[in-house]
Amino acid sequence: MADDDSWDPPAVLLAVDLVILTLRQTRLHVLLIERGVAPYQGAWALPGGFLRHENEDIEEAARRELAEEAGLVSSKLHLEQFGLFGEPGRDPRGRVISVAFLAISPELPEPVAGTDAAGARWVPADEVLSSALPLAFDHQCVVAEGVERARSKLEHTSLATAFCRTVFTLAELLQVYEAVWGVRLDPRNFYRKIQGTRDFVIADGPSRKATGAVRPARLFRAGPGTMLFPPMLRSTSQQPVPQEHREEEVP
Amino acid sequence: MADDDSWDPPAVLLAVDLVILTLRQTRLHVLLIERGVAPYQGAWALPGGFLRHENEDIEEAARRELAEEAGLVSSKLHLEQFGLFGEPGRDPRGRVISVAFLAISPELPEPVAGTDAAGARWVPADEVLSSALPLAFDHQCVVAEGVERARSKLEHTSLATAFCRTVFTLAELLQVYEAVWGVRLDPRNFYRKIQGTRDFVIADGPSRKATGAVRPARLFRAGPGTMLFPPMLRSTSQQPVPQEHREEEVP
DNA sequence: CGAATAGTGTCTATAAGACATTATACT
DNA sequence: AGTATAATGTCTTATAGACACTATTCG
Repeated sequence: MADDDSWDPPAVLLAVDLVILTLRQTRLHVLLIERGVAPYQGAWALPGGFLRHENEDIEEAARRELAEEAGLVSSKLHLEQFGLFGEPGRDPRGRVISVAFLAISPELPEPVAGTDAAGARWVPADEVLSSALPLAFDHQCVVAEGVERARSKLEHTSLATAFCRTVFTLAELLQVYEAVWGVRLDPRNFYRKIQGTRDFVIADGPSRKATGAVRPARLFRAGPGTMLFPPMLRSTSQQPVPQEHREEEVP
Repeated sequence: MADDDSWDPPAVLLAVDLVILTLRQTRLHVLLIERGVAPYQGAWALPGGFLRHENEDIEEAARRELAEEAGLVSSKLHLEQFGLFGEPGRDPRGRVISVAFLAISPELPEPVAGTDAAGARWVPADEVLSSALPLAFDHQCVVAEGVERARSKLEHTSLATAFCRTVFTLAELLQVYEAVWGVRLDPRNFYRKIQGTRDFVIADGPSRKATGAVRPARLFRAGPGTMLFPPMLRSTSQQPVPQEHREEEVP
């Protein structure tokens, strides 16, 4: 903390940026807004915004923006601060310090563009990471750090269940890992690992969901445990996921 | 980022706080400053301060404060942003957002109190974590999060070498883990683990340092690797370090 | 019964935990 | 020689990786 009261420290503007991740068609997507106003008018950017008033709590501001810009009620949503972006030149409007939040969610409906936004849509995360879709400000970096944080947390926390609905199958949980990490995992070893980890998932009724001529999968819900030990490993011998084009979602 | 230009966002004050960790007498210490001015005059707090001018880079500000308040030239120092503390009521001077930095360093000399500081000293980290020494603002939380970050990074990065001087023995490296984690590790398994991890340490000449009637230890320096795989484990069966009172340092 | 996905079991390789022994330098 | 620390080796156990098989549902 500052020791000096006789001098006037410079003021800055405080903003929040939200990296909202979800799975759609087994691919990792991030929510983007098409900016309707300058600066970067017309460019795609993360949802977010300035602090509303001087006494607003930062996480509160993040949840407010989440509701305003993406129409998401964030009560049950995993929301976590993961970084700070405050380079002097990053925003032409002045010295803006941006707190980055990570939100993880099960599959969500198409977003609707809020005020000042020309559009809003889910974009596959790799389109952003590969620079195929350039973003406003330093938001590509923000997305990259957010995704990396999510990847890392998958290793030693039960975050993966936050991508799933309340009840889910182990195959769905497996898809979370494959989509976020971009690798193929052996389902058999995966099942063993999950069920051998105390409090990761708990069985929820015997079965349900017979969608065709297949055996229905057992259902689970998130268990009380939050830390995984030993952690899930992603650094050894998994196959990278083949870059076949998956079919676009039906409109 | 904000979408609204027609309205005036509130301004905040930006500060940096530094959690500077080092090892002294095989115990983890954190650098604290005795505040010489209000608020919290007379209380112990982390070194830190406000941004100097509107265009100062945040990490630059952290390095500047590190030099000003602790007399540390930070060129070669591991310095990492790890958190943000911005609750509305945390600073009586107004809405202050504080960026927390973690600095890791080999054993350092006694600090000298800078301007506006009544004192400066190394304090054992557990004295802070156990609330035996209350700190100003929310600095106890900041220390706790910083220490936890360091503990965590020890697991899967080669951060431990940042606590050591340029050349070090494996026994010294072991002490880093024991001090930061607060556990006892088996030296034999530790040696095996370290030497089996590619690029963690590299041998530096055969030997040296015969400090008595003992076999001198081989010397190493930090290797080029930064990530540890598999990670060092701290969650299984190590003994907690006995809470014997170690002798105070000679004055 | 065939198709398709769900779930279990087995073998092997790797790495961690526990512990005994040898090595080196000094007095 | 005695002492104190350095370093290596061995055995056991836990867990990951690879892979084959059985189970369940529905048409």
